Amino acid sequence: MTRVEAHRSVLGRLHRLLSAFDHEHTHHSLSDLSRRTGLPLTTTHRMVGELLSLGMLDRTDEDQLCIGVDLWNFGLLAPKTHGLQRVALPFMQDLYSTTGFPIHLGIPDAQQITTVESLRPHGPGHERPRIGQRDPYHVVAVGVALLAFQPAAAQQRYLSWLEDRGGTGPDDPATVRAALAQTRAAGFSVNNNRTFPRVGIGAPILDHTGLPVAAISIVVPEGTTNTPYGLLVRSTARSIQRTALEQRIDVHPGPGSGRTHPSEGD
Amino acid sequence: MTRVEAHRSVLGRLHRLLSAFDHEHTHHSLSDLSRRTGLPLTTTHRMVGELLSLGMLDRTDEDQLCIGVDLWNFGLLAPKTHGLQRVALPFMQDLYSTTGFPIHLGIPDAQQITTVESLRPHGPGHERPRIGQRDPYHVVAVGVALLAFQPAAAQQRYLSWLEDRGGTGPDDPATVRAALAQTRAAGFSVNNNRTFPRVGIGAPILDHTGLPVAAISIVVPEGTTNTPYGLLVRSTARSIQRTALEQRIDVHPGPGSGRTHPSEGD
DNA sequence: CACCCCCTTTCCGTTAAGCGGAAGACGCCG
DNA sequence: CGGCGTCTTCCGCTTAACGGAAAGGGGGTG
Repeated sequence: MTRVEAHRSVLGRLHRLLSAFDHEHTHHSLSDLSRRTGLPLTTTHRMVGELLSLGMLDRTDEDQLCIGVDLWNFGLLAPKTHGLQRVALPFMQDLYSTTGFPIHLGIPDAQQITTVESLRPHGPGHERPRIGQRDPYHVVAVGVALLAFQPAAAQQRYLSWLEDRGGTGPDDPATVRAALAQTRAAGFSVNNNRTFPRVGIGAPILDHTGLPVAAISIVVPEGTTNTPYGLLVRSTARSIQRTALEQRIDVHPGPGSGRTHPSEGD
Repeated sequence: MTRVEAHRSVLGRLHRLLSAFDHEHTHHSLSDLSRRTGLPLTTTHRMVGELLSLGMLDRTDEDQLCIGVDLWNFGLLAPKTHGLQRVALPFMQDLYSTTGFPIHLGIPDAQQITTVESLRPHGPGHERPRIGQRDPYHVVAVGVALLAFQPAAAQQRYLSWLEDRGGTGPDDPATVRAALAQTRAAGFSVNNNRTFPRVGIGAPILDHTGLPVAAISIVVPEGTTNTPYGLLVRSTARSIQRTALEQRIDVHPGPGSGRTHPSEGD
């Protein structure tokens, strides 16, 4: 209707269907979905029916559709996230247990950082970032750490993009450029939280070519002495990096981890 | 070719494509995929191309296909797993930090338990269970805890299924039945690991109708006094349950968590 | 109770979207 | 160089997907 939208293929339609779900809207009714996607009701109905029978969607109590466990299962296999997450999580836990401060893991995605894992205390003021959330590089410590160790060309591209947006204050390209330089010098990034009196401190995780594939950060209260935490984060990032390299994460399937025994029990 | 397989629809084919990936095979070449799925090479080629452009698949260094970050993102929204995981994780971390023993979270799925989250030390002997892994109920402490608090009919159905399999020893229906009774009496399950000298101790998480929707477990060395840990796990499960109910997880979207601020920064 | 509104589900004729065989292009190894 | 295993492109055929129209629910309201 609206406009002759891009993808007219079934898979394109599927993508639109799935994109109708987000963290704020995890459940939809059928006609709801139809409206949000712009797909004809009949089409939505047919596709949803099929997806339900495949287990890719689920329906709750009454007529509320949501993403199914099957999709979750497929998503788990994304090497970019899960492979890394599997390696990084134990180290992040160590860091979290010893310091008690929130720990985040993020990966790059075009001009944004996607938060892949996040350990934090429960309670108000600690809701963000949500796993799966995307933020522009320069807004989060993880992003600055990643960007700072990318090739100059990539950095320039990002700064130009920022320039075009005409950001001011913390969004000003000059400010960001300075932060990048300082990050390279120190080996870790320091980033003020914009709504809470906290500071994010991040360090990159590099692949075998020396390019950053991810970064971790710790969030400490404003006024804390940064350097010790910077070193801590940097050292942890290195441990993760070494372990990932040893297991050849995100490269060829590799022999890492080997066979799984059918039933072991706990 | 082979046989006139079930799903001839595009979505059915998609499902087959995605199902070709698992924890042991996270990467495939194109013709590899074609062979595994039984789909004609041309068809595979076309679909893969489309999925790549949608970001649902990714290609690594050279011609290796794998699940893309997009699918991971969609999968995150599965309320059954992520909603629960979000609530449970902080409590699991507390438990892990204080005890240092592995903590698992699982949800039911027909006759199996799917491990949704798992905190554990790194190092050999702690590789399992993998997130996303499925095990029969009675094999893991999480499963026994779940089964024990399900309606008698469901339990009977499972025991009959076990009977048909003709299991012996720990797989004997009578043994399992006894374990269920004991679990109900104690409020937590105790399950011997089959390959390591360890014991899993689990407790269920109930929904508003009193039915179990998930369970957590802690894995302690054999010879540890079980009861204190049983109480600990049970109490943590209750905390998770209460928090989940307060936030109306897995029911209507609900007002819980409210709006997210566009940029907050860390 | 009868009405209406909104949602879900079914039906069915039309059409173009998806299909897949065949052949071309590339790279690799013997 | 020729054979083999990839990935990619082409194109005519057909079937599977499409979506308008209309029929089944509920569950509120006047």
